[in-house]
This record gives sequence, C-alpha cells and structure tokens, in this order.
Amino acid sequence: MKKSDRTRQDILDATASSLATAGYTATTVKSIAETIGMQDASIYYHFSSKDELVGEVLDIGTARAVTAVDQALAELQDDHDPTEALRVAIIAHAEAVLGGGDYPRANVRTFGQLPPDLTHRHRQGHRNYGQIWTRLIDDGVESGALRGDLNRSVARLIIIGALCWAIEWFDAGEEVSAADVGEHVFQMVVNGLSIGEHESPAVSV
Amino acid sequence: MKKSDRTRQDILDATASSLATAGYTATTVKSIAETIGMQDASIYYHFSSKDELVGEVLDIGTARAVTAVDQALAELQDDHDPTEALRVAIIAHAEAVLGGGDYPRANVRTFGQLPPDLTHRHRQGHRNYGQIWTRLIDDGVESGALRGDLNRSVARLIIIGALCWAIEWFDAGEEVSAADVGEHVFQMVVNGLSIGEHESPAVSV
DNA sequence: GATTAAATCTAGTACACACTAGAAAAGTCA
DNA sequence: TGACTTTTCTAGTGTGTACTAGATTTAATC
Repeated sequence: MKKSDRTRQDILDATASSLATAGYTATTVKSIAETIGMQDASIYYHFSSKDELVGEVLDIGTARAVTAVDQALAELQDDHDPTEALRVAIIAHAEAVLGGGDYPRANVRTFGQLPPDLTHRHRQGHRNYGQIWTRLIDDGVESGALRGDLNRSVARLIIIGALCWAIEWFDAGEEVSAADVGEHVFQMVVNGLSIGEHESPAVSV
Repeated sequence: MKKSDRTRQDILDATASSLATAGYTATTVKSIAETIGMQDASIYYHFSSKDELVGEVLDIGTARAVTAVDQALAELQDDHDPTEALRVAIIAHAEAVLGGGDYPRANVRTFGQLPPDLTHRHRQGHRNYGQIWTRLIDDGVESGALRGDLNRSVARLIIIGALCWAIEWFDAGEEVSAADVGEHVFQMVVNGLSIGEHESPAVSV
C-alpha cells in the first residue's frame, strides 16, 4: 500500500515537471518512466492511460492555483479596499504559476495543446477560477474604485492572459521575481503606465 | 512554373489555417494534403520537410504582424504623442493576430509548441518584433508621458502577453471585435482600471 | 501529335507512440 | 521459511507519423 502511493506520487511529479517544461506532446509515457527509473509499461499499473495521468496533474494544478489565490485573499484584513484585493490576487497568481511548483505551471503551459477530451474535462475548473476574478473586478467597479466603462469579462481575460503568458518568457534565474511580475501587472493594469498622481511604488528592477 | 506556385501557396495557406486552429502537433502532413485534395507524399515535391513548411508559414506570419504594426505607426501624424503611438500599435497587433489572417495567428498559437529547431529559427524574428515595442515604450518614458519606475522589458512583455493570450479566448463571432480587445488592452495598460481623471472612452460593449 | 519536363500518385519504410499480456521479481506477513 | 500479494519487467501489438522511391499522370514545348 505504501510503495504504490510513493511511486504514484513520483509519476505525478515527473509528469508535472515534464508538462511544465516540455509541453503535452513532448511528455511521453516513456520519458516519464525514464525520469523515475522505470519501464514505461509500469506506469500503467498506476494509471490507466496517459491522459488520465495528465488529467490528474492538471486537476492538482488548478486546485493549487485556486488555493493560493483564495488563501491570499483570506489573509486580507476585513476592511481592505477592492483594489488591494485585486493586487493580492494578481501577485498570488503570479507566484503560483511562475514561482510555484510544476503543477500550476503544467496547467498554463499545456493550455491550448491538450486533446479535446482533456480540454473539455478542465473547462469547468477554468470557469471556477475565472469566477474568482469576476468577483474581484465586480467588487471594484461596484465600490467605485474601478472604472465601469470597460467590458469586465474582457478585462478579466486580459489580466489572466498577461499573467499566463508570462510563463513563456519568465526566467526564474533572472533578477525579476515572480512577485515582481505580479506587481508589474497590477501597476500597469490598475494604475496604468501613463503618468498620473499615483504614488510611485518601488518595484523597478 | 505557374501550377507549382499556386499549389505551393495552397499548401502554405492550408498549413497556416491548421496551425492557427489546431496547433503544431495536430497539423500533420497528411491532414494538410487532405485539405487541398492531394496525397501527403505530394507535399514533399514542394517542401523538403514538414518543419521547413511550418517555418515558412511562421516567417510569413511574423512579417505580416511587423508590417501591420509598422504601417499603422507610419500613418500617424508627425506630431503624435508617444501614448497615441502605443495605442495604434496595440490595436494593430490585436487586429493582425485576432482579426487578421491565419499566418499571424499560426505564429502565436504555436508559440511554445514548436520543436527546438523551429523555436531557435524564429528567435531573431521575435526579437525584432520586440524591439518595435521597446522603442515605443522608451519614447513614452523619455518624453515624460509614461512612468519610468517600472521595468520596461517586463512592461513590454506584459503588453504583448495580454495580446497574445487573447488568441486563446477571443471569439470572432462575439460582439467584441479584435480592435475592441486592443482598445481594452490599451486602456488598462496605459490609463489603468482605477478611477482617475481619464476621460471615459466609449469602448464599453 | 510527339517529346520532354513538371507534378502527383502508389506503395512502401522506419520509427515513435500509447498501450497490453503474461512472466518475473519484490515486498508482506503468517 | 513459505504462501500470497503487490509491483515491475520483458516482449510484444497496433497505429499514426514523417518521409522516400519509383511509377504514372498531367502539363508545356516543339
């Protein structure tokens, strides 16, 4: 009972790592098996198919991203303003997807590469995640802190998109941290690049 | 001489279309051939390999995107302010990648799915494209129109990222047009979502 | 219309992939 | 230790892929 669980976890970890760095197609059952020193056929004792394995990795990834954002929001003080909530959520997302483990990264990285079955399977998860952001933006608009003249759905997708695409260029080795990226997205998307009477935050790198 | 050119163009078009909608892996030589009513082997009379064919499609895609942005910028009046230039470029990019033909879409869609050789082959093209944006942002900051306290490279990548990721959710059938998406990105990234003394532009949809 | 060149097809090769069946090994516990 | 279960391995199958060789057809030229 114990051995199987540990091996199973090793398989999941190796799959997440490969998905996050190499994408769906380049992640083969054989390559996963090699990473953990097994034969490819042995994978099938623990998972019935590649896509079931990948699906489980992606489930874990969305769960972790949701948890990261939810937790960051929960730690806010009760009297926080909606803008601060948006900031916290953006940075939490950035840290989860860029600086976090392989699972959330696998999710974003393989987005748009998955076979139809898997895409469909995760549509609901993505919808749920989107609703967190819908609520944040709605709160901001209704409280009068954010502009109401823009399409909120488009605004939400633009924020998430800027964050998700960062996975394509973000380099953990460079001097810009995952939180820095989040801070930049927040500054641009909420305060804007143009010169205003924003206090200048010290995020320049 | 004539026949060959037309067939070659058909192959390129079919490949661009498939790449833009199905991605790199799902774009097989056989499927391309079927689209234009040929046998897969006949493709190899016109192109020496799948990746050479895909590479040519991607080259065309980057060239078209660069041309679209350059042209939009060239049509600006001489006394334009840098913010307006950024706006024009963002909208041109959005229209090229979302509303435009299959070639620029193929480029963005297959980003991160390509085999190493092709990725490397197009690195220079992407760098050149990035420089257009670097210049736009530098102009804005140096003229005093844009904030200088943010990392310009990160800012550039966030703008491009928000635009590129839009390909994952943008639906040409919906009421939001490609230019609308561009306008939203501009409004958010330059003016910001927060309530300020921006004049409210009528882009709500 | 015959001759040559261009373009496509038929028929295949080789390889990587996900996956299977059954033997072998490793682990568990009396 | 020995019986039993769990886990892994060996050795395959079938399928889809990019790609090749050579015959065959289609188009252009004289």
